[in-house]
Amino acid sequence: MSDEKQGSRDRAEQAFLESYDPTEFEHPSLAVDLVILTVRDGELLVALSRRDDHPDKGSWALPGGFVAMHEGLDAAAARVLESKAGQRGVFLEQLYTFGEPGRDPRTRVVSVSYYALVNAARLEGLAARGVLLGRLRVPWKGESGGRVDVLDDSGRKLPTAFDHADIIAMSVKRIRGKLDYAPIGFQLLPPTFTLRALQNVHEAILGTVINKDSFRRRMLASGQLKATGKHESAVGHRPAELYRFTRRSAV
Amino acid sequence: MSDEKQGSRDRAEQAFLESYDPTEFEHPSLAVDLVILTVRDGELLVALSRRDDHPDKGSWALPGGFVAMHEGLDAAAARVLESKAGQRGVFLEQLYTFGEPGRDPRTRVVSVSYYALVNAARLEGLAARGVLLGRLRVPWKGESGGRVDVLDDSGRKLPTAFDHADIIAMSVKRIRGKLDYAPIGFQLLPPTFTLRALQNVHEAILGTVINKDSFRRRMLASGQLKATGKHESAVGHRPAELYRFTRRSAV
DNA sequence: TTGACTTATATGTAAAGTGCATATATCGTA
DNA sequence: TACGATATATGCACTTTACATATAAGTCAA
Repeated sequence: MSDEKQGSRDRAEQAFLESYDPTEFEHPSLAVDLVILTVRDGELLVALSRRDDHPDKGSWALPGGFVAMHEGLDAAAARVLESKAGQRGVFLEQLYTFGEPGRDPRTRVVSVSYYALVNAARLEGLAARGVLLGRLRVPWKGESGGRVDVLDDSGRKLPTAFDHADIIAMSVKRIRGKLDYAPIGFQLLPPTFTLRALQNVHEAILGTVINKDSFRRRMLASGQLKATGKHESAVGHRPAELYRFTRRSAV
Repeated sequence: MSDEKQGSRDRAEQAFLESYDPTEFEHPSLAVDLVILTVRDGELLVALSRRDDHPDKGSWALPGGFVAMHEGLDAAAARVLESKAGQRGVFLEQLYTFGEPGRDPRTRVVSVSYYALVNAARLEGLAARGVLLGRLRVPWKGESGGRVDVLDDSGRKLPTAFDHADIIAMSVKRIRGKLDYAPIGFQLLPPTFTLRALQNVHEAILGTVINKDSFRRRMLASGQLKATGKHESAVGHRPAELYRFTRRSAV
């Protein structure tokens, strides 16, 4: 197609759209979808629900819900987080908005995705709600991006609904990028934790092995950790000191 | 309010929302807003249009438009970018979605914001379209975030419409964060450029002075620059070599 | 024509950060 | 009580970065 033709079609479309009264016509539906992430045994896990209805019946979907007419986006995400996963007051941040026509075959749905970071201990009772924690397999390094697979406990690949695999992949890309400069590793740990546990979280997120010494030095120098003076116990080796996250940044 | 009461109200609300049929009720309107950024004379500039109608009549607003029912979000952003600023094929990326109720006093509008990076030379004719390039004053360092002001040529503060100042502020925060690892500085320059020009772009974005030598070394070592062998001319001093951006990343 | 001026480019050095190796400490357990 | 395991501390080579200095190459004006 020539630029000429393309341009004239665009202009006609533009004329229509500029005169378009948004209150007059049908709008896309607006939803929120949540990527609830946690780390357990050195693995990154994501909360998924099995779809009972068509389309994608039997596939695994992110917890989500529609945004009410007078409800803010953050509020909708927090509501879904509590109703579907029983979590309140945890780290929850907007990720990206997915809105390609056809991503939901029923109707046009634009989904504002959020990601939440939750300590694994808080997600114990999730199975009772019909929510599974899928194990993430991320076949790419760093923040290059790409597909991710979700595995069940036996290592079988789980089918994911709609474009939810893309949403999960983007959440991994995002937290990998943020890990260096934002205090997000702490969100996945209990209030006090050892440096080794923090390193395990970082390694699970980055999918790499981190040099232990430089990780320790870097964390202690960041000013984000406060030693509690207490130590872990009953671990079969020298117990490590427990640290607490402190919001105070480096001076 | 006690957690008890809060919980029961939430449950009632949840029951409603879970049975809510999205095709049955009114939806929020869906729009895209564009933060078109450029750098000129060491200053970060943003494209704004004066509002001719209420609300916020006389204030300066980001170029934007509504998303059509069968139009993708990226496509809507590209359409607005071409129709309002005459730009095609430039860097354009989704930024964040703003959807607080009340951000537009007329009706509920959820806006998916995008930011574009354009070489200043391409925005020459913008004034003829009624678009002004406002000078950004960013009073915070790094990626801490905060308010930004938009100034006219005389340094007077321009009033901005709706929550558009927040959208602009977030775009600054975003490109500051991306500048270190993503090749976005090149988007703001002509095809060939000197290292000094590239440094000026980085300094305008970051709002700081960068050490010249380490900047040069870092850029040349990044593998993203290819020397052209040509030099600038008529500059009143030793002419610098012109470089070209190459997509090849470091091995 | 020449020398002052300005910025580009190259080189050296000290400080800080990182990866790696080694030594010692402290628990549980056989 | 010895051993295995991991925590913690220290030293060192290597890399990166900031800063300083020296030289190169153009314009401009006397």
